[in-house]
Amino acid sequence: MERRNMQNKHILIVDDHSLFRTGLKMILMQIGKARGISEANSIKEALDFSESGVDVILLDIQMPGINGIDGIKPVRDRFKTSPIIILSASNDPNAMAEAKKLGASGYLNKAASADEMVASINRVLRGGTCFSSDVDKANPQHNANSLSNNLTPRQLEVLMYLCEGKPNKLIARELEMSENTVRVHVSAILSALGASNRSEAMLIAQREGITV
Amino acid sequence: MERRNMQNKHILIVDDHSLFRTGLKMILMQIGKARGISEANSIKEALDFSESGVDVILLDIQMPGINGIDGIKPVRDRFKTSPIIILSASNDPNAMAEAKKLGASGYLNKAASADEMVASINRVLRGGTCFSSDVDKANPQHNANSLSNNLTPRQLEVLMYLCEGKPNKLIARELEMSENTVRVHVSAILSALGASNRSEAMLIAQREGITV
DNA sequence: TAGAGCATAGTACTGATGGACTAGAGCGTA
DNA sequence: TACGCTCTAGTCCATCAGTACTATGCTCTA
Repeated sequence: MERRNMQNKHILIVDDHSLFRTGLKMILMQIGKARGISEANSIKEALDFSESGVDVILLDIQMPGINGIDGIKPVRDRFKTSPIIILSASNDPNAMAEAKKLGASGYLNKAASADEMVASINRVLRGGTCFSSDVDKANPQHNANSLSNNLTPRQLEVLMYLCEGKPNKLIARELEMSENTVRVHVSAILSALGASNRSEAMLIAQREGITV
Repeated sequence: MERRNMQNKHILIVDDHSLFRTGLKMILMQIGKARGISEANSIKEALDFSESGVDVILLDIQMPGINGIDGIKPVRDRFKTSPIIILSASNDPNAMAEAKKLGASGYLNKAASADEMVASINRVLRGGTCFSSDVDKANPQHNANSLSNNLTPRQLEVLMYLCEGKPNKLIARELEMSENTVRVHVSAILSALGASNRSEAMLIAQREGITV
């Protein structure tokens, strides 16, 4: 287990659950031997920290008031040089890809072990990244034959909007296609997910971590 | 801070997130001075432990494959004498009441602090309970003027089923009322939550922690 | 007792949703 | 090139969802 990298580093944990923050802090201090930990219970609070004092950021993307992945951008803008590792309860490959695109250095599932967490931070601190394949290794039971594999790219896009509670008409407008086409996609989504209506599809997507 | 009670006790943590389990374990061992910790990543795995070795159970009710609160029953049946404390990411008073009814000794929000966690376990080990008012104290920003206060008991019941993705017809059957009455309740729910359709209502209910 | 609030349930209507088709355009591959 | 897949878009139809009323019975309170 590589631990040297974290030893002189200061880590910022952004998560709305105090218990999780405290637990993670203890893991990072004791197993990872981090120099120091700062805690923020929201994106807003995270932005109050000075860039210079933070070496790496652990960012939960399931927090109230933030549309999942959207929380990355402001943090990325504020801490231009510090690598960001996304913490998520899901293994959605789309969210992962999105996180990567937005400049995150890693995407770690909360079901990962403490050792994996420490290893990932160290890898990122060495300038590496920690995505997909690593996450797959961490969670072989997920993702294997994920339902999201059954969905085409366009269907996933429609599913995103559907999961925001939007009606077909709005989805059509936002994706610039006819309402009919949206219907075709929604139908395909329902049958792919085994849902009998869009609300059930939302639930399944949430449960399977297809969308955040 | 009362800590004596936990010191000779063995605690079973049931949560699907390894990171959270490990963090909580460290909190309970170091701050709470617990004698020992067992971990289970599912209800199923929890049932493998022997009743005699477990003094208190911390049970996450947001785990895949289990319909929230329903996970309590099998654990309750298996560990007849050990108190159960529910861990939840939401402060839904209904879920809390339901948990109490199903025999849980406490309901703690994950946003609670480590000290509150330890104090709650000790209180429960002394034969007490830890519900609502304690949780409110732990999370004053929630619950204060919660949207769920705008909903009547019957509306909350309908909302529960609605949040499971069920159509009006099924809700009517399950709650033994006419489909028309369901519609009346759903309409009231939508306007109370400021939602424009049931999918949006689901999202708002989830976000506000009205249902689990 | 009168009124407020809730739960129930009905009618009537509009719009949204979902299924079952057909069909053409574009793209990559055997 | 031919096939398969995806995306697009259309029609038709049945059902579902949501709104706007009216109305009755119940309970609690002023």
